[in-house]
Amino acid sequence: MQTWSAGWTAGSRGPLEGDSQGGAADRAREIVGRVGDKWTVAVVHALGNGPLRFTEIRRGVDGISQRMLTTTLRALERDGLVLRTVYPEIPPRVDYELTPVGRSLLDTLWLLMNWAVVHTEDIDRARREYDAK
Amino acid sequence: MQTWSAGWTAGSRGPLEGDSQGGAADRAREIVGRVGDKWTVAVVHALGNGPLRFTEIRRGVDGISQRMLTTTLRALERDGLVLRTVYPEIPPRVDYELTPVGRSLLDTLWLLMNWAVVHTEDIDRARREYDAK
DNA sequence: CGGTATCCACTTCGATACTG
DNA sequence: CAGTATCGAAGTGGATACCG
Repeated sequence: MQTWSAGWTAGSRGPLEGDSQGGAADRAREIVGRVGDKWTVAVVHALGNGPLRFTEIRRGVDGISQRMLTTTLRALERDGLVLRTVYPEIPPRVDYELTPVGRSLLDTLWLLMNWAVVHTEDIDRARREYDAK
Repeated sequence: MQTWSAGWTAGSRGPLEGDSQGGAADRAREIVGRVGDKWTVAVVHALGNGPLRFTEIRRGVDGISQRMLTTTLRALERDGLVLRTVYPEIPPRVDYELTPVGRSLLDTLWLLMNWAVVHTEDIDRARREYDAK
């Protein structure tokens, strides 16, 4: 045994320069975390073809519960990414559609989805190899 | 009161065609959810400038706990996005670096980060307006 | 239809302590 | 330094019931 009380005061040049000091990158990461969440991605993607009603989204996004759909849509509405329109009819009708900013997000998300599709095999293989230990 | 027992068998053309049937889109969404998570984005981003040691990443990614850094790195390693290299020295030294696939992810994530930076103001304003009710 | 409200199982994550 | 182990607080999300 030994305690390595000496030897690690040296080294460690500072990488990441210009990152941790400015709050901008942190904010960006927060937003990415918000918007990169599973249900958000699915819902934004579902709205890509035009306005949809609540139930239509629910049918399109497989496995989402009513509560999570409501929560996700509220968050998107709050961030100005989705526009909610209520038609005071009987029966009630509510349409959801992407705002221009929401559509710009979809463009970017689509790139990420595409990355995922392209690399699905790589990832699956890597997982199998890793798990084989 | 009234129950609207009639009136909603009609309507609802099926949008989302080609989505919910193929499991590919679901898989892609799963991966996006995995990889779009807050800490993952931050760590991958931190590794963008080259290999880093555990502690260096921790310093660079503000607010991450030791446990979450370990967990995040293991998941990235398992998915083949990060390469972990152990140098059997005293004191111990472990380097983490992006694999080629990991770097391709970073390229895409960078676009998303950039989107977030560009639209931070829009989102903040939308939130303020929404909350003012 | 399009929600809201409630309960609760399960997961996530930070703090803390300990190891090679 | 680079972790692992454990615990408890907090958050997440599904199931269910009910309303305009």
